[in-house]
Amino acid sequence: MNDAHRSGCPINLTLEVLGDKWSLLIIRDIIFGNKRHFRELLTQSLEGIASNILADRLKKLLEEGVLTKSDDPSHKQKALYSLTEKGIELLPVLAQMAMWGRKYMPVSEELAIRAQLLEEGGPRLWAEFMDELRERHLGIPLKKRPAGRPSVGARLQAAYEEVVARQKTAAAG
Amino acid sequence: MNDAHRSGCPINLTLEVLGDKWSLLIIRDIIFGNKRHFRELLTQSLEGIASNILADRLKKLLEEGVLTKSDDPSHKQKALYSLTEKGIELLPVLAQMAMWGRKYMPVSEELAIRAQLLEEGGPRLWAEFMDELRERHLGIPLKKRPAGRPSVGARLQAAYEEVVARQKTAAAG
DNA sequence: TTAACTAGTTGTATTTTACAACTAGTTGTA
DNA sequence: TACAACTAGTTGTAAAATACAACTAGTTAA
Repeated sequence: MNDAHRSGCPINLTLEVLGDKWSLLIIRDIIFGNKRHFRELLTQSLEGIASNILADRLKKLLEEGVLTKSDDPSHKQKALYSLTEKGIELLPVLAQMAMWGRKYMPVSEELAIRAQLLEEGGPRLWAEFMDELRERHLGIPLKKRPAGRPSVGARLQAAYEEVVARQKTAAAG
Repeated sequence: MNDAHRSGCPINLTLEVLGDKWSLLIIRDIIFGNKRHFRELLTQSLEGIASNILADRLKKLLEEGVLTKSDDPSHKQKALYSLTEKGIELLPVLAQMAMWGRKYMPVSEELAIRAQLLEEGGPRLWAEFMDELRERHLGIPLKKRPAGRPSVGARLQAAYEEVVARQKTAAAG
């Protein structure tokens, strides 16, 4: 955490924190996969992060105030990683990157469905999702939960599983 | 350009192209600073990029189809770098990162003013700016230019210079 | 003719990343 | 109570990326 920044440009300062190939993937897994423990992040990482890199990035994200770490009451050794407001507000950045990747890179269908829903839902949906994250990570209760409608997190997850199920059917049949 | 991607996740694929500390800064200088030549990007880089890193990143961005390279008629040796549509559509990503950096990092005032205007203008302003970039980089003429109003690029630049001028006055007076 | 400008390349030291193995302690089960 | 599995990491080493300075080769304008 040296204060010797390369410049005071907002984009540069963001890149100094997040400009590598792993940090935003960790944030992604916490936000969209609800991965909260070291081992979850390590073994369920789609891209196969190394344990020393994961430990280093978690440390840096803690130092930068993007994450916090607390004890998990269920297990003396378990650490629970939570997003801060600063971390939660990375969702629009991730959404915008996901939209760009979906449009211009060779994404796989089941992993692109979340990006599609985030694009269709737009900033309104992002805000709703961020409120859910505030409840989950910061303990801030949701003011209004639209009656009879699953959460954004649940809808994204359901859409993903639906595509996977359809793919299995297509492959088998 | 190896096809061995770590995963088909849109966010991951975006990071595979742009996940380092320099690529998006080069895009930023092209978009907001209208830097089109190697030497401009090298010597006017706020953060001081090294020439071999710049050469390497330009090469990768060309390979990925984010930039194109052409001869500058004014000088046989000059290369002119232009954004593709894929590159132009990185503007929302940069805008979102700039907004996050402005909110959560120790930005300098004169470099944060553009981020502020991009935030206030929202996606409508981004779309207008992207049309200007399409004219400049792709030769696509602007359909409608609001009469008597400077371009978005000019407004961003003017706002920056205004802050710098005010800072000079304050420092001298 | 010459100085300054053009886009890079080359060599070397430092830093970062990747990969595998390992530590130290905790928990659930036989 | 012993033991296997699980917890969050650390350590050692090789490979890759980055930083820094010097340099190449050709072009342009005075």
